[in-house]
Amino acid sequence: MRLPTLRQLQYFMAVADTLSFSRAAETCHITQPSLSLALNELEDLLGEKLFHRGTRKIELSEVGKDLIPLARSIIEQSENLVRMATRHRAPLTAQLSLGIIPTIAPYLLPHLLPALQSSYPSLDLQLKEDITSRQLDALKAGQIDVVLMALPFDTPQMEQMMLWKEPFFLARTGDQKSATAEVTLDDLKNETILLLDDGHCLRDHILSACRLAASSANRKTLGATSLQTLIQMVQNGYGSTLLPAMAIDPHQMPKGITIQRFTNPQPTRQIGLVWRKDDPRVAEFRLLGEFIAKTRH
Amino acid sequence: MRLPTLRQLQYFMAVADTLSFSRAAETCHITQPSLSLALNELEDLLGEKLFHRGTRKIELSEVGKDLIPLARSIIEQSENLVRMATRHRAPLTAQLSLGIIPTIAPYLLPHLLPALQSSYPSLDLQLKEDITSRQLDALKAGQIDVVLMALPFDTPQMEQMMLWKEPFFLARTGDQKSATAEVTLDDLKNETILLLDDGHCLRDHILSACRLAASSANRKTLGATSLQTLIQMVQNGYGSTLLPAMAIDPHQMPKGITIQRFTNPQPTRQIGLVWRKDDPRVAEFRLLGEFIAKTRH
DNA sequence: ATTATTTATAGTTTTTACCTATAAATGTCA
DNA sequence: TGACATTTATAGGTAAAAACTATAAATAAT
Repeated sequence: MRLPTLRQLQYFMAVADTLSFSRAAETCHITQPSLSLALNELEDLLGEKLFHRGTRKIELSEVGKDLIPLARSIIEQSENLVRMATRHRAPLTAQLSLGIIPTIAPYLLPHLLPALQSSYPSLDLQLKEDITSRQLDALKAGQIDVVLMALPFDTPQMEQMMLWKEPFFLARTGDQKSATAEVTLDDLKNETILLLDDGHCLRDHILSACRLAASSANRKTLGATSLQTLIQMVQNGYGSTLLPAMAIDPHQMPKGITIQRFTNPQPTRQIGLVWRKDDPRVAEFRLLGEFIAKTRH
Repeated sequence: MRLPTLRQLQYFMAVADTLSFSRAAETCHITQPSLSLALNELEDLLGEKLFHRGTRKIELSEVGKDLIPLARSIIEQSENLVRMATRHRAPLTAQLSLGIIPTIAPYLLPHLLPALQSSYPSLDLQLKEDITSRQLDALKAGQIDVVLMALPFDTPQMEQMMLWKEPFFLARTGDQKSATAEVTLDDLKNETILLLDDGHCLRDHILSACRLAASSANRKTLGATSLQTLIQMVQNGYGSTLLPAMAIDPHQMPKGITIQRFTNPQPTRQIGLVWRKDDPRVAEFRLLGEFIAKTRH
């Protein structure tokens, strides 16, 4: 039996996704005529049209709708076959692309990268810093392999590995008076709480950890996309904020800021590693997770 | 991510099956150097050797063993994708290859083929007559689509459709004395029962239907591979045999043979259609089954 | 009618896949 | 041990497939 090529199936998927030959050709890095020809060949092979072509709009035929899920699954499994081949090598010695969210990256990477480099010198790590939702999109599309992010977060078709839990601290304007000063969640009612831009999960985690309404009067969303900026806003008296433990360096506390511990139950966020459920490199990912947890300081 | 081609996976499977590059090349209808190159490319892509090559013997590497099942499944699913495309067409209008066992074919086909031709004129039917075990091998290998055979029979990974049950009759030497003469299974103890060659399921079905031991003294296995030959043996006085109902034409009874009905419970065999569980054309196969059952006379 | 947008077709070039011929490796047998 | 048989690897050439550029054709929007 004559089989289609995987490339044809990829083109088929791309057109189904974009509903346009030209745009599909772009995402496949070929020209539109090439893609047109390839798809015609596939349709000839199957003996059925996969798309109804109007000059200005394309839509999936019945047969096309029927075949798309299987085509997807065949491509995914082929990708997994390639990934599987690395499974018998020593773990963490090949390519690996890791996504990290911006509220973790600057605090963890300075410790993590040298440690990884010395323990796994032949690991070829590719880093990508972005907000959680875009990391998960990239993960699903197979553009990255694992994401280091804050949980809980709904991650369909992904496997989560919880690494550790870390408390939030309250950061207020003013110099540190007493290292032992504690504060309760109720005290926040009288504070202006500064938050990161929408899209940053830290924002949501702080809101839910403190049971604050997203629209309550005493919180301010900033254009700030980094915690560093946020801290400077606090220093300059614009309000207070909650900082995750890893963002606080006890040896180098910034001037003009008071850090206060919360009384129990402390608000916390969890740090975890996430990967595709069907990725065959689970063992390698777990090892990475353990390594990150071990070397986080 | 760079993917292997389906062709490379097929070559990989062929070598894993034959454990020889040369023989694999033959089954793939290419030359050995081409296959060698293709496999080297695949190994380069995966970054792992799939086989340990001695000059005189080849064996799967650990990675190879690991990847073979997935490679198989990817190829199978690709085949199913092609089959699936026919599902939206009018059923029984495309190619279909049907296996039939020798104890059914000559009695059923004369009725079936003209009927199929007139009801489904554009059906392109490919027939293959062979014994059950080889039909099932061909079915599993995807060389044929459905098999019309006698049940019960263990058919792993296949779906069975029971069509009808038919009784066996006793065929004895001598002219027909009375059309209503009946016989019991116990009467067989005094008969020499002639059987078809080993491999024919009719043989096993008769033995089990009559609860005869395969090695009992009063049965004879003949080199005969067709029921016609067997009937002639009976005519010439070599013994008796059991004939399935479809082998008996009441209008044209051969000379020198007595056909006798068994008393209840009659020994019977079942006729059924069998196909691969994962074949997407179930609906089409069921339709064919119903058609065969309807037009069996 | 003119323009812009999109897919299809034609002709050319590049890449891939395959073939033949032959080398290299090694087990077999005189 | 040396000649032979068997099997995979390599080299070089050829044919087929897949890509590109240029352009046509169709039609929706202006």
